[in-house]
Amino acid sequence: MVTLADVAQHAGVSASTVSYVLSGKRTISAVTRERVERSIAELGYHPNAGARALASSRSNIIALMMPLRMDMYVPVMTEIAIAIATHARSFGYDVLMLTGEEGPEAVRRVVGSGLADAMILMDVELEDARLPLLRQSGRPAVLIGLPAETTGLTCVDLDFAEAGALCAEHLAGLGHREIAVIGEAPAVYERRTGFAERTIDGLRARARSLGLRVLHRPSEGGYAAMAGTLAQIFTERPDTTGFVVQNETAVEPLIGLLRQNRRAVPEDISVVAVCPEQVAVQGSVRLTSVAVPAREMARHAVEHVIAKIEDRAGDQVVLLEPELTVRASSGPAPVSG
Amino acid sequence: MVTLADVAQHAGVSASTVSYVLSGKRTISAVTRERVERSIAELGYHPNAGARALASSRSNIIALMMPLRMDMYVPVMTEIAIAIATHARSFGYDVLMLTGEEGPEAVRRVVGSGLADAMILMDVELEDARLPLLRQSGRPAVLIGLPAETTGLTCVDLDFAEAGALCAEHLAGLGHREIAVIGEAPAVYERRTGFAERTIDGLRARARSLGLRVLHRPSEGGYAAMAGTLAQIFTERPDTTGFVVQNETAVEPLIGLLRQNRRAVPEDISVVAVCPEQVAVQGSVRLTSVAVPAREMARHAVEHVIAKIEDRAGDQVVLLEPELTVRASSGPAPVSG
DNA sequence: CTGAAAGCGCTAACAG
DNA sequence: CTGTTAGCGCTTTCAG
Repeated sequence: MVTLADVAQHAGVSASTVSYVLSGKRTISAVTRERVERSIAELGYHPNAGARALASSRSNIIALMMPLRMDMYVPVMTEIAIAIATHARSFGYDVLMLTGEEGPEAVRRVVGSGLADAMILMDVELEDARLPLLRQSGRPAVLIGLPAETTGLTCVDLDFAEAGALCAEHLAGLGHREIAVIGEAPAVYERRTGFAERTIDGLRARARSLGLRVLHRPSEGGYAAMAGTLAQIFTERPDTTGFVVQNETAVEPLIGLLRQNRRAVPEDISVVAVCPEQVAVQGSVRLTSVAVPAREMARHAVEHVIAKIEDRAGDQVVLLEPELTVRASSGPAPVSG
Repeated sequence: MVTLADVAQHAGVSASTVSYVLSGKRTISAVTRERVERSIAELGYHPNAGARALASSRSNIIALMMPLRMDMYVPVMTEIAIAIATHARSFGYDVLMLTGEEGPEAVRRVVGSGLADAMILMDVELEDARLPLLRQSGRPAVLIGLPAETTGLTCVDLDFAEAGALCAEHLAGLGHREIAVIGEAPAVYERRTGFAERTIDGLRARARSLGLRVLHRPSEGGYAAMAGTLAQIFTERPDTTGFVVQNETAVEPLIGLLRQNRRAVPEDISVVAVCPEQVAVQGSVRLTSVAVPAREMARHAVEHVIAKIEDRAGDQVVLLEPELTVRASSGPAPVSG
């Protein structure tokens, strides 16, 4: 293994000089710098991560805590995770992947050991068990999601209330008057991750001011469950002409079942989805949708957490502005009668 | 920050004793051990990762290199990654997530810096650019996938040839004589990840000995592309009664299109998929399938890589036995005529 | 603009 | 069964 001392010797300078060439924390003459850099290249030197961490008490690692239940939202979560890792690298940070498995204890372990300089938590619940430990640790952290109490925390999330509102607005603008919302599985509401509630709350508020009638039905995904939900909706509200879906696994079944029921999309029924771009685009119909901006969430999370590590930022709540993209699944409400 | 020295002092023992209590590398009297453990708990001590890595030249971190193109196979890859992280933790290892973005250079960086004790590479291509660096580094590594040249490497993968063979066998056993294979997108074959070729090779070989006629068509996923592929297949081979699909994004479109074409599954047409369990189970028809055993691959990868770190194992190629699960998409070939 | 030297917190001989 | 001690490779004062 080639060490900093080896490089120093090879270059005919002191160890500290090499260190400073690497960190750029003090001015080095061009000649010296070049000599050192040549030696580094020739010897194939790589600074030892452990030694560096010990001496500087900085690991240059960000811990990323994945959701507890990896059964849902896999694509978005994956996209966010990858984007976080990629973006973090561009700032010189690596990302350590923690699974939900280990539970809140992971926070203590990672933070206590100095393994990571900071944490990013995904899939935050309203009363998340990890938060007390986090606050108490005083370590830099960013949450993706919005817990009940955000004081002392930095959070990044989509403004789901506004996302819901946009859906209502779009359908209202097309002349729809009766709309049905197909929500996440009941389990999601029970877990209290918050985003599902925020969506329907925002949607309802805007719907009210626009004079829309709204029926909300949480639903499991898959064809069988959706068939039931759909039948129920049309029995209860036969004049429903607009659907809003917020459930990745319900999207394609919904479209398929409408087709089976001889309801043309978008001629008879308009559908708006709140889902990842990919899901909206790859199905049998290109869906009008509000996307979950995974990359942008990742970007904000990384940049804020690094700002915190470097003591350049305090706590704040960042709600990303949703955007509705019109595609082939929504159109003017059919002329009633 | 509370250090090992603090614990030692608090417990009235030497630093090394505390260290040995932690590592279990020498016998400690029950009294001493207890006193030390109490002190650790009372002070809330956590060993410093950097110091540990420096002194022991072991980081207890495994680097996991994700695929270059995260556009495909997202669910399987994610499942494998999560399973690797979870399983690694149970052996006291953390997992560092490297994206494909950084390229082969990441191998050099991680290995050179001692950041990780070993690497696991996902989505290995036949002539993978990371392999030369890996071999030359001499660091413990496990590949998920099978490159062209495996000497000096440990590889874990599904036996895709046998998976293909099982599909042929299953359809032949049901009396099918003409089968069509819908493969991955042409790009996948061009990338030379190998698994797609191995599947079709294995399938063809078995088909030959069973007297099956096979038509192989790589295809993009999605409805539009599949509609074209399907039309072509039925034009070329109108008597096709069995389908094998190896393309996550083509599965649901295939089923939907067959239904649209008034071909009943499984009465007229049988479909066998090579895909993740989840995809096989959650669509509109429960598919007979050969699953990609993500968990098991993760388990093998982790256990082998740790065995290598601890110098308890050499190189080897592990091909997991595929299993075909019969579900609702396959049945006896229709009586011809 | 550069060196010398003192640790960072832990592990692992070596010594008893 | 336990203690003493010499580093691991780097960063960062302090000194010039």
